[in-house]
Amino acid sequence: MNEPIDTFRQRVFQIVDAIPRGRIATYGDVARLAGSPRAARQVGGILSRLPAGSRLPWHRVVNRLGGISLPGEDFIRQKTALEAEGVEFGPEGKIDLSRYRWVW
DNA sequence: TACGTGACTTTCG
DNA sequence: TCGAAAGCCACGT
Repeated sequence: MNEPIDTFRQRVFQIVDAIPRGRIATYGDVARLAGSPRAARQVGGILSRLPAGSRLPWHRVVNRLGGISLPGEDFIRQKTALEAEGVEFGPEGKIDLSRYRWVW
């Protein structure tokens, strides 16, 4: 009955959900783990369409510079959530990837 | 049903 | 070293 739908989106959900607390991953990492190294843009698009209450740690996904691509309030929200997990931001609002990156 | 858009990354010139 | 374009998949109109 519950056939595991191996769509790209389902894999993204599983991967993001597997990111440990206090760690981060880049869009490219998630895309690559999902099976499409070039689909980083879609990862962002999928996360932007996340249903409210999905309980997915989307805030642990950042761009390859360790920065947040979100504008305005969502930027604050993501940054606050990460800081609450012990992730420190640099002077330019970027995360030290070599320190917090979940996968290499 | 088809086309356009989008939280990005990588490669080529 | 810098700039531009392609690739990827799902969703909205």
